[in-house]
Amino acid sequence: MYMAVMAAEQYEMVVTAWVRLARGYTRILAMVEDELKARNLPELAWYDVLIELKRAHPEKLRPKDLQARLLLPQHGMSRLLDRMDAEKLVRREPCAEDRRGQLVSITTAGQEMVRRMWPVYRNGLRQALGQKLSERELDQVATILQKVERR
Amino acid sequence: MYMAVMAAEQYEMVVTAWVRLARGYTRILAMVEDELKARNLPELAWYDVLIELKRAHPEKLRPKDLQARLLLPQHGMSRLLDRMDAEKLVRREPCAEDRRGQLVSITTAGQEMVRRMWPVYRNGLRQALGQKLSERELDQVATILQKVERR
DNA sequence: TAAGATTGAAAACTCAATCTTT
DNA sequence: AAAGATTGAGTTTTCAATCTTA
Repeated sequence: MYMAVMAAEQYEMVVTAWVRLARGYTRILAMVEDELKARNLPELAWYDVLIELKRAHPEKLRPKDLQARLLLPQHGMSRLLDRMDAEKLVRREPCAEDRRGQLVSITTAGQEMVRRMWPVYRNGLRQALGQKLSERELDQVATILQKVERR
Repeated sequence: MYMAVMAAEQYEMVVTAWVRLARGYTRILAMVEDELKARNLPELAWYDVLIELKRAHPEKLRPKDLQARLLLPQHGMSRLLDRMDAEKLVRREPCAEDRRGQLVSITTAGQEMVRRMWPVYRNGLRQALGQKLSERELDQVATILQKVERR
């Protein structure tokens, strides 16, 4: 328990480290979003939804499962799916077991969209991270962040 | 140059590490935002603006300087300052040297707001990071992310 | 009563256009 | 023509309220 013995003046260090992390994250994702926009591709949230549905396929997912994975509120997911449905990238259908719910699946057009978005995402990561961090350093970040992930 | 020799199948590792980082970041900031909202305090972007102005005080800052530090577009900063001005946390005045521009400064109410927001921010970081990472690990993250920061 | 999901109205964000000064 | 900043119009997000089924 690090913080239990952490002196007050060390908080500044934590803040600094975390803000730096935040800035790095923001900049890289912004770069990817810009690239996507320049190619008339949708935003990253769409990719996140599509990749979850693609991994689940041929299983279907409930909106509440997607919410939990993407950390979106119910109404946010509802409206995101509205837009993606309008573009025919996902399909919604009633759920037989729980008639309050729905089942969402990826369409053929959705799978094609994943294939078009992935190279942009990959290149963003490559440019932002790949040339600056060694394999060992990436490994360290992964390990450390995994600890934060486990609440 | 790590990526130059990085095999195609290793991209997945990079993505995984980065997405994990993104999720950690998102969750922690969301936690802080929720706490702020629960106490009827404004969002973190306001804190970022106020802390920059407070550090600069008694110097004043131009909106373009704030934009650069907060990675906001011109119109975003313009409207953010509109709202903060309406709450009397900042003050805008014409700039004598460059009459296209403005000078922004923090008010007494703004300084008081920083004092009220800081404990919430600090506690969020403490809970999210402090109990999970050792001092050495935090140091590692800081060092590694610094490399990403340098473009 | 609670859970899953949607909706209307208001707030915030985005884009391109605009205005003023350099 | 370019830089600093604001604005109108359209889109997305947010909050609370609502609807349906469990």
